[in-house]
Amino acid sequence: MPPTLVDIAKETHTSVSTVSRVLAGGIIANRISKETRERVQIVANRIGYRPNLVARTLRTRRSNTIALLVSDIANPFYSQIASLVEQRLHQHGYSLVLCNSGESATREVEYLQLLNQKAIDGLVLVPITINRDHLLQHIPLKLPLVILDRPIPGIDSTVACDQHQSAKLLCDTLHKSGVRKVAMVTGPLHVMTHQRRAQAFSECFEIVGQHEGPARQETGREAVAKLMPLAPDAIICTNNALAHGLIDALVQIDSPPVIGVFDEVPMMNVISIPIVCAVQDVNALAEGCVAQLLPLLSGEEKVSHPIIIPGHTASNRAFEAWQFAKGTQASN
Amino acid sequence: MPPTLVDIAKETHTSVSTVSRVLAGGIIANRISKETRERVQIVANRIGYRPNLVARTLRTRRSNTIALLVSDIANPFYSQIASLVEQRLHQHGYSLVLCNSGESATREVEYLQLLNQKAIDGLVLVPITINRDHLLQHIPLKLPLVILDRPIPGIDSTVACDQHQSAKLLCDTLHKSGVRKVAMVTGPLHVMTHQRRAQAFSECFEIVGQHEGPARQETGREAVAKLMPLAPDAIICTNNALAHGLIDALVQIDSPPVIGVFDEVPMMNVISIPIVCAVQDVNALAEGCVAQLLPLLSGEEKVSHPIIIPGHTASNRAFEAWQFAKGTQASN
DNA sequence: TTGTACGCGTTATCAA
DNA sequence: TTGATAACGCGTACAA
Repeated sequence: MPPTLVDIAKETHTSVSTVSRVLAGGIIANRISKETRERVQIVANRIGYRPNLVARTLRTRRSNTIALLVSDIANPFYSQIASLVEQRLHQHGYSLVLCNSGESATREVEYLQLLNQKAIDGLVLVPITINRDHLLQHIPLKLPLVILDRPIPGIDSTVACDQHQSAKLLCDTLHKSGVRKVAMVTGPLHVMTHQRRAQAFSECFEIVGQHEGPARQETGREAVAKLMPLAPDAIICTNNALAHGLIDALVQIDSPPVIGVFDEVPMMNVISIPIVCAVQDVNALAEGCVAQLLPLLSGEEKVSHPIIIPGHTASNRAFEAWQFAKGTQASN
Repeated sequence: MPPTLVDIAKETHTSVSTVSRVLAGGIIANRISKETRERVQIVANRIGYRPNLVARTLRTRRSNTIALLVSDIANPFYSQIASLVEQRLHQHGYSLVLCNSGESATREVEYLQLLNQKAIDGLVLVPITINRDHLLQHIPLKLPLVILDRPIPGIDSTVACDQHQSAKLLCDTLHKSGVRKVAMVTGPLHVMTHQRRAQAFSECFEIVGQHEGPARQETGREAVAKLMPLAPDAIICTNNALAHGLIDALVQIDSPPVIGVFDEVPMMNVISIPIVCAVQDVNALAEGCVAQLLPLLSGEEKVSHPIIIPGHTASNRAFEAWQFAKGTQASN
């Protein structure tokens, strides 16, 4: 059994409260005589005392733990954010419990309820629900909450990318390069980000074909058979996993279309297919999360405004080559 | 304030012990008269009672929480495992706390100590330490522990890939293709996996050049300037992040060498550089973890044997094309 | 400056 | 079949 306050109290011939106060440190510890303070400290160090955080949590209702509830931690977009958020929170003495909803509303609710029961101090949430009231129904009203990536009307503590701006930027780049006939691969359209992105695409282009499915690589692969016969100039994907599958399957095709995609495509410069990405600044998103969260945890009631991070585009060498080829072709 | 056992006891004119027994369910609940049992159940449901898991943990010393302590959660290799492990554990009623050591021994120890204090039930660990005793010094001896990816002598509950076999396989493939002059990019050699892989490589090839650094993309990028002047037939990397950076930078080079790499390279089929991977079965690793962990959590003292998962190689189209070109060249 | 005593919500022991 | 009561380890109001 690990040592407790009682053990130290006995050893130092003091009471648990004295020991507790000494180990609390700071202003409260200074109210204890220097002599006993040192005596307690020494014994505590000697026997290697570590406070039982469960007991402390039960008493104080603070667990120094934050939950991160995302839709898919295997997605590099979220795992990068998880990594960054974890690092920053750790610096501030918080632990991180990882929750995967997998786009399932049931599991989302399961996890939200667990948060109460575990006295979790705060939540960074990539919501499935788009309904504020339904969400608040399952969590304590005062719970420090940061919505990530998928804004919910009526919740201000939000960090997300500017979907519309990014999508427009992406379309602009494509349009300027002469792209007209566009097909689209989307994740589930009941998910906000996919819906927004798809909509923005539709406003810019006449969509000649569309494929919807779970935001996984498989869906992207399926899309090839369905969309390529339409001979589109470009195929646009609403996230990286879809693009991953799509690109992977396109190797079979002779002259592949241009790929437009949300999120980064790793090593795209060495990929032979023309790609344009709408890049989201993962670092800014993660920093935004903790920037929103920490004040809430400190109990500052300050009304926070949504942090909306603009995206930018990036294209690969194959895209530039393709553009150049187009240009020379046109001038012929 | 959420409702407690006391609330239900008052409402049903029973005692907390009775309520506790009813809600415990199973064999223990059957010892309560069917009448009061139902009365309690109904009230509990009506007021939406949820047990306070912190109090329960303080009393029972079980938190139904597992810690996953990895070196870099942003690495797809680990985030995939994290995702799979989380899903399986969730099915069994466990939560997952995510810990990132970032290859820092200090943080590793910090986290290990935290585990005691939080009454964590079990640990899946990608260790920095290679010393069993040093490790066991910081965690309770009876803690269910599964070592992942980096075996430690003397610890049997281990899940890892067969580094040596995989490395040999990789080298074989390269050697058969005519590769002789090999350069190497490695992660920190004090990390077991990198060391093992590097050593296996050295046994198969005469290494003409070597670059060591943190297992990040940057290191791979740096390596290009240093190793390319040696004109190697192939450059081998000890993990995916290194290869990522390396490949990314190699686009600048005219006729790039073959890349040999541990871990999968996403979309390698559409990459124009010849690549051979030693692929590790992430799914098997994750399943292995829970398969080792669950019995330990149930208190079964059964001595478990290490699970060593064989790797296999995969190469991309560019590699096959390169092989073919070599062949025709030779026959000329 | 220090100690006593209570409560956080639950499970477990003992008695009835 | 039930209930009163004691822990679990900590923080804190109140007293001294």
